[in-house]
Formats: sequence, structure tokens, C-alpha cells
Amino acid sequence: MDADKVFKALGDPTRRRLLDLLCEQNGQTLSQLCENLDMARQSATQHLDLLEAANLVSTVKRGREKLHFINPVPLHEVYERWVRKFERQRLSLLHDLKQELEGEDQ
Amino acid sequence: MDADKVFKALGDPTRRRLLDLLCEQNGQTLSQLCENLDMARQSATQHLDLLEAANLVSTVKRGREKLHFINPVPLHEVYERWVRKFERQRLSLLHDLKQELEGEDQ
DNA sequence: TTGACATGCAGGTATTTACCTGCATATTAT
DNA sequence: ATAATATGCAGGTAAATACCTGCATGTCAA
Repeated sequence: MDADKVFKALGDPTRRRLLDLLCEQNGQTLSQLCENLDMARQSATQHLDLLEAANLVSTVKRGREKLHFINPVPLHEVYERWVRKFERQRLSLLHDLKQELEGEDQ
Repeated sequence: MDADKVFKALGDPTRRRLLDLLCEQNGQTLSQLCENLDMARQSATQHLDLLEAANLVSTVKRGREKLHFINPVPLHEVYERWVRKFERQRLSLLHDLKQELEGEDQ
């Protein structure tokens, strides 16, 4: 997994919107996705290419259509390998705060 | 919380490295952080400004020094509000896969 | 088979971004 | 007081990015 590609892909609001759309209904065509976007089809294609490069989206051709499927695995891996570390810090900060408050009670 | 600023901030490897460094040792000065970066101090400042704008880092001035503290809360909020949704999808895909495999056994 | 439809491909442009250098200011230590 | 240290501020540049238009190709349906 290329974490950098995943983070870069998530860094753009249009691409996050695309993932949201696919989360609502998986397997949509390019045209379907474009209906919800307000930009040229070619621009949407470029965004989808980046999502595909980050392995966040997989595609299948069906006749003249291209179907897009979301792949949540890289998102999960990024969370496990990177975000979780800060989660621990967050909890320990909460713990420290609690200790401090308890200390003030006495 | 401005999710866009958070995602944008995380989209750059230097800024993720800065968060990593602060996770190892919180409250570092600008100079300390720069020792681990391999770019001009002024460039690091710009990255830290973005992290601060995204509320991922807070700073305190101590004399002529500027101390940087990590704030894991926005990261947690982004996870809760955005990533978790795809987590559910991931689990349901695993569930579907399991169903399918069990079906093939018969 | 021919017209409509879905997508691919090849540029072109304006904005954003990630760097840099040079100099100014503020604080500490000798 | 003065030198060293830590940071701030103001541009300037090259590359990346997010758009676009125009045209080509492939597929379906009447």
C-alpha cells in the first residue's frame, strides 16, 4: 500500500465526494458519477484515475460503460498504521487530564 | 472542525513527518523539528502554519522559542465522521465474501 | 448501418503549492 | 553592550494540480 497516494487522493474534496457517492451506491458508471459533480467529465476521470492509483477504487468495463467500485481496504490500513498511533496519544492526554482533575479535588 | 483543512494538511509527507516527530516528543521547538527535516527553516514554518490552521498543532511562545504541541482531536473527528462509514462497508464486504465462500463449499 | 451514447486521449491554462533567499526583529548569554 | 540564537516576514520561482476544450474511438439500438 502506498500511504502517500492514499493521503494525496483524500486531500481533494472532489475525490472525497466521489468516494461518498460510491459509498451510497457502489458500481456507478462515469456518467452517473458526473451527474453529481458540476465539472467536465474529463476532469472527473482524472480524479477517478488518482483514486484508482491509490487503490481506493476499482473499475470494470461493461460494454461501453465503466463501472466504479469502492475499495475500503487502503483506508483501513492507513488508519491502522498511522492514525491509531495518534489515537493512543489522544487517550493518554485524556487520561492525564483526568488525573489532573482528580488531583485538584483533593 | 474544517475537515478539508485536516485532509489537505495530511496530504503532504513533510507534514505527516512533523506530526510523527511531535508524537515521539511533544512540545518541540521549530529548530528542533528542523533538525529532522532537510529543508530550510522557513519552509518548515509554512508546513507548521498549515498544521496549526487545521488545528492539528498548537503552539506556545516561551521566550524566543516557539513550542509545538500535537492535537490529535481533529484526527479523531475525521475518523469518526468520515472514515468509519467506509469501515462499515469494509466489514460488510468481508461478510459478503464469507457468505460467498460458504456458499461455494456446498 | 447509422445515429446516439459512453468513454478515451491529447493538449492548453490558471491557480496552488512547496520550496528558496534575504533581511528584520526579538530574546538570551557572555 | 554585544554577539549568538530563535524566529518572523516578504518576496520570488519551479513544479504540481485542477480545471478546461476539441477530437477520436468503441458500443449499443433503431
